[in-house]
Amino acid sequence: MAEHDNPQHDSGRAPDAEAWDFAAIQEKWTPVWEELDPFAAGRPGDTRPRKYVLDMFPYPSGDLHMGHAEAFGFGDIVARYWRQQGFDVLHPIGWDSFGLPAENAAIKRGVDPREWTYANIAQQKASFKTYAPSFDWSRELHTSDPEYYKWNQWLFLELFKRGIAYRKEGLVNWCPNDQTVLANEQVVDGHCERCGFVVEKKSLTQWYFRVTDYADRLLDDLNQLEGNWPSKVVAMQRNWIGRSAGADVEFEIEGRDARVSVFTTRPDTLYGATFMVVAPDSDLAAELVSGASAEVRMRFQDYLEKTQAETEIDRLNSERPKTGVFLERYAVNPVNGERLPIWAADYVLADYGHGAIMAVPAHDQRDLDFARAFDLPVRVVVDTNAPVTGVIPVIHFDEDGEPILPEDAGLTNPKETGVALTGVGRVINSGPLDGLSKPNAIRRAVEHLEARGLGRAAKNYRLRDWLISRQRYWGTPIPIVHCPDCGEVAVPSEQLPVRLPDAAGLDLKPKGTSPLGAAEDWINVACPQCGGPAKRDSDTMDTFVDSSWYYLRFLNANDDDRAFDPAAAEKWAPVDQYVGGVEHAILHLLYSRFITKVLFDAGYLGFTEPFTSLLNQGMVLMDGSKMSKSKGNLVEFASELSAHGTDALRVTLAFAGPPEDDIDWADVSPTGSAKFLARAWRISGEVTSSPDVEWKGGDAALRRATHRLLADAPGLLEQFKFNVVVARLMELVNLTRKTIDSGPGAGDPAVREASEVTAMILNLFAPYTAEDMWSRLGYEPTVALVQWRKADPALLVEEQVTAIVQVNGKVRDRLEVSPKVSADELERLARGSEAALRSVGDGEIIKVVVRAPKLVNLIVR
RNA sequence: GCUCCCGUAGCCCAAUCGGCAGAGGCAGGCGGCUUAAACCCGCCAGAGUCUGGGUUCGAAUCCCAGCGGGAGCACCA
Repeated sequence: MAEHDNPQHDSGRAPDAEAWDFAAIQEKWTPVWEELDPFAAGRPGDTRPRKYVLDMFPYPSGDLHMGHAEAFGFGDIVARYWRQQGFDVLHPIGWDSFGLPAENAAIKRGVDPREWTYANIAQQKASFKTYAPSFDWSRELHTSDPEYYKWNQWLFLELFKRGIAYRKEGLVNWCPNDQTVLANEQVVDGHCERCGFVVEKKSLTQWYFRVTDYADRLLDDLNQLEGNWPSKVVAMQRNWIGRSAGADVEFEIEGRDARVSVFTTRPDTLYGATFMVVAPDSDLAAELVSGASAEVRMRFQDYLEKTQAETEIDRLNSERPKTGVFLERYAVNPVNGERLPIWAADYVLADYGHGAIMAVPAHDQRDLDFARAFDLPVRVVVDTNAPVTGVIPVIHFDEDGEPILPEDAGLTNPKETGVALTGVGRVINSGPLDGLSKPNAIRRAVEHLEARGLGRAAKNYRLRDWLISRQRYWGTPIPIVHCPDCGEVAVPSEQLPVRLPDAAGLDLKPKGTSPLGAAEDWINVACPQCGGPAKRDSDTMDTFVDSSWYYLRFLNANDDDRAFDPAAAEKWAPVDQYVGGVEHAILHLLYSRFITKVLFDAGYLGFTEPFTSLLNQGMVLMDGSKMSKSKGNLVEFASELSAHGTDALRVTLAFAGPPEDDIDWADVSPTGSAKFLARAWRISGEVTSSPDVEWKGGDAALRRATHRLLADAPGLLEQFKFNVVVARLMELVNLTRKTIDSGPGAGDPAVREASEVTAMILNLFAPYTAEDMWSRLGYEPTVALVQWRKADPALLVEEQVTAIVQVNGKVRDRLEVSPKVSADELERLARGSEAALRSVGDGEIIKVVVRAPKLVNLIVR
């Protein structure tokens, strides 16, 4: 009997010699893998097909935390999987090592930001290595190395050459704490994304990338990504770009030669315009008010100052009452010649559209709120009660422009109710547009305007150009020299990189201008064009520039001659699988997509989207909320690692649920994972058959289970259902245990086969345990390079399947049938089922639904 | 306010095409092992799928409405 062959299990307990000791196993295999170096990609002569699996590279904060463990765990599962599927997998790692935290730490503790950063990297790298990610370390890069940022500067100059990088003065987001500007994308609810301070507005001359030129492509190419990116991220990007279609309409201004354009999405309501609003901080407002009375000019000046003092927060509060100043000027409605008073109000933004709008208070809530606040006329021009087809009611107006509503129309008067009529309906009281539906009226209105040269169809975007200047030290210097005679001059490529001056002797404390400006030796330079005295640009680049193209640098991370090799890009890029947090859904991903399109246009790349497929991992929570020191619910990765080991943590994170879901650490059980790994591992030591055993005679049920898993796992893994694969592995291990204890025993070939397959698949989740199992089963390392076993189709077919017999949709009987049973035969069997017939009773079978070999449904009346 | 996602056992989660609601784990109960406990081994129990309609021979799955939770956007004309 099996128990007697293996006296260790007589008592049902594992003796100490057979204990799964994760620490010993980790120690044993780490140096072996180091020696074997199995994860280097792109070896010369390798003809395997390629995959590029990339994790978003980390900012080197010093230590790994649970979020890293999760994200890099998922990326590693994918990388290891494709390797076992026969691909040459590129899975690199690097460091997003420029940025504010280094500088702030440096200020606080007086250490050099460079030293601080590189010490962190060394520490974090060591943590990484114990986590057994299958990285190709030979391609490791640091964005703060001159060898990297040289090419960041090259990229900047490529954009500069093409007019995509440009300098302009404008109102920018200013963080008073970090003392630097922020991109729109870095302002969250009016607060600095990084430090949480309330963001202010400031007028500065800054460098921008013309991402708005790419708005249409960034939007339209999202269609390519649909299905392979989380729909949430695609939606967020669409939202952020915020394209809206409408028309530009030109209004004459009394006492002014040039007309004023406004953008509207509702040209169908042009006849309902009763006033015009301009942004107080626009040039237009300043010009228009200059012709007004002294009193109005003063009130305007007052209002303008208040507007500019407002923080983004105040402005975001849509609840607050509408304010504004009448400018004593009038516009002329191009469709009916009516005089429209012009107001300045802060609910109109200077940098969207033309900074001016036509107000249609009856059909726009904001305009209505304003009209009610200042008692301006409201004119209904869309009957939102009218059916899309049918009779068209005509509404008449009294001498004040108030609608005289027919009693039975049921239309409410927006001026009274305060509710704008924004629904669809029929255009009324609009001359030639009367009776048209919204889309037809829009089309007709645009045609009329175009015919008379007073307007045209137009699009607008929420997206703004990307502000990339930062007034801080620890970043890539902008490779531009400002010459009093030649203006902005690009640093010649042979002078790149423009190296950061030493931090020693520089005051890094934020003071609103870049610390680099104080580096006298560095800032003063001869103009590359005329040789005269000139100054370097003292700002550094937003670190999102660094990360916008780093995926290309990995292809030839050590190449001194170019940023990246187009031939290598042809071979490896775009990235097949990108893995990272949803916090980058807009920022990094949008910028990276943008830069990729620029490089495509410049002829360097043959593709326009950098990341073919995207997986966002969820967050790791504790007791339902984000972990943080202040909440006292921090789960330290390092202590979990020493308590449970790498493998148990990796399994726990993979098994917790779908990868994109948040994981609450209170709901999961690393001890449970460890127990499972120990079970799997023990079995590998109990196997008594030798590696060359014939599988054929093995236990049929266990073999079928093994091969079903081999057949199902690839599909599950490719859908990122890691949790299901782990569950299926647990199932297989349980069945193997049962086969050993109460079946044919540990010597059965099926037990060896199951254990080998367990080790092979476990390589994805628990590389140390898998390697040790592989060794115990009599093989050489490394299991990481073992190719995926093909499921034997003969073992997948069942001899008998269970067909269910339903009566009116309710299960009444089960039949054991051949999987190849014909529909007729199955129906005959079902009609003979006693249980079914009992349920049919006196009823008449009026219909039979047969889905061989799974079910028969008898419909009885 | 607008848009999107999600509601399955005490808890975390499964369930190819619409076809027997349960794969797995945690917690729980019982038994074995143990002087005892932990570990380990075995067994057991537990929901009719948020609510209400609809489509269908048949709905956790599709459609509509509501409730609950989460996320994103938000004075963008």
